[in-house]
Amino acid sequence: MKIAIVWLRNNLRIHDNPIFNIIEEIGDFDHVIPICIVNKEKLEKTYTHNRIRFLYQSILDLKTTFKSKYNVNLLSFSGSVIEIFSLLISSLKSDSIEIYCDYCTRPETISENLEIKDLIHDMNDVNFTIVDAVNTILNIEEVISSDYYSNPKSMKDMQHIFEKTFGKYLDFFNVPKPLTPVINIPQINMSVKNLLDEKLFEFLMSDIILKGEIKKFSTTVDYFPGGETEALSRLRQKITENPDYVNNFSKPSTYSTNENQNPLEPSTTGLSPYLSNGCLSPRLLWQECVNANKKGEHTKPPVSLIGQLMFREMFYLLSRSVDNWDSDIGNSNCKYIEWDEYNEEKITLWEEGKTGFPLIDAMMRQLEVTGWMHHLGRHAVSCFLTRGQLWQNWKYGREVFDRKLIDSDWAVNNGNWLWLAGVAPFSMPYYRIYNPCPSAGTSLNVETKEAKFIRHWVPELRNFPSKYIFEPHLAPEQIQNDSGCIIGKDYPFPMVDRKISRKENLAKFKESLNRQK
DNA sequence: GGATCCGTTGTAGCT
DNA sequence: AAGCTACAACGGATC
Repeated sequence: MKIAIVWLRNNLRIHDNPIFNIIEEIGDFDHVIPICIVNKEKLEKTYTHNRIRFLYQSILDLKTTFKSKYNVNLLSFSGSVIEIFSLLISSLKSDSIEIYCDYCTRPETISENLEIKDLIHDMNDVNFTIVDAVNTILNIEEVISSDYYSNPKSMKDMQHIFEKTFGKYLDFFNVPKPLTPVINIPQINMSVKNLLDEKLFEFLMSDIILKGEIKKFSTTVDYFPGGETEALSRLRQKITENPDYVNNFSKPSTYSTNENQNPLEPSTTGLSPYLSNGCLSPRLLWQECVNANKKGEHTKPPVSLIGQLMFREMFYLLSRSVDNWDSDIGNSNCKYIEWDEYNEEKITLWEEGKTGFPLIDAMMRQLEVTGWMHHLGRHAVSCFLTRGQLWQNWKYGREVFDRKLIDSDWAVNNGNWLWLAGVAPFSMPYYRIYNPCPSAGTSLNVETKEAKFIRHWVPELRNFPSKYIFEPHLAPEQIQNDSGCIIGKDYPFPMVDRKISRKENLAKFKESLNRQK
């Protein structure tokens, strides 16, 4: 009997999943077993409830879809990857096993790949194939080893790479279309119990409690529910049915709230967690954007949605071609800056949203409760933590984001922190510092109109007049009294003098740069 | 080879 | 409301 194991790692979906098309093309498998592996203990130690909740919801949704669409059982395991594969291979009653999984640039997954290769090294009847371009549009390995590749630093560089890969840029690149879904996934009519031995079957029990597990990690605010079903429905609502929205999309003028200033729905697509967990194919999203673009005038990279997808590809390329991508040491994309020593008090105030800067605090509290934050909010809080106000190393902020964000993505998260801290060779002049207390008319002005976003996430300031909402400590005593919020008692004073720290940090950044010359 | 331009999204104050 | 200017001024690419 010939068996294929499809290990779904960062591709928790059925649509446009090339692995199943490869299997269909080969055509002689008797039985295909899709599996997910989580390390529950490690997961719960490393990540916050929202990330875990999103992942579990996505796995459960996929399980349901496999069953209803293909009558196939998705098996989910808890344990280390090597432990699960050892058990699976030794337990399966099969003459030939082909293991497939999706390519990923994250070092952890690369070492997992090596462990598996090592494990099956002496087994003649087991093969392991890593399929590239499952969760990216570009084939990362192919592009970075091509002769035209050098580390991209701008959208222009990315346009060049896309042009070399897909042909000339006219209005949009000729990127591959999403694949047609497979008709059938072969499974022999036998229970898992017959296929695998008793010992392994015990492992599957985690499957059964999965549903209960989700409840444990869900809060009253499930900002984005996990899963492919939700991803496709959001794609349809936000993109496919809204060509005008796509064609007018311009990243710098998007906000944390939608047009009704609903604090729980951004004006952006909200598709990021579905991309990062592989619930949504980037090729499908690209295609839907191009379809809208074909209908008329439209924004272009870097500000367009296509541009956003291209930045994602850029970070994936860099995460593979730049050594120590996630480190401030030995990373050619990270300038050396003499940050202060780790300051627990400062970082805790920042993380918990108690800085005394309402905009920063609102963003950080939204992150804590929902596991998501608008991209420009990420700009504001990361600038605040690093070169703007607190002068802390970007990697501490990166860690907080990684732990909490439901759309956390190793390549993208590190790329954005490098960018925003001003240490990467991207266009980010260090003297462009975000004001944590923006007045109307600046890039973050939106959170400002009526300031509903801030009032929602910093309820202490619910009744504060808009005039003082960004710097409530400047409000006269009478106003603080009337608003039922005394600064220093009900809401903190600002943890730093923003003007002084801005000026000092600007000088320190320049000094660090000069010292390297 | 020095000047100039430009880079995904700055801010404040003025008209 | 939108556009201008000053602020302070990086660094690589291009002219």
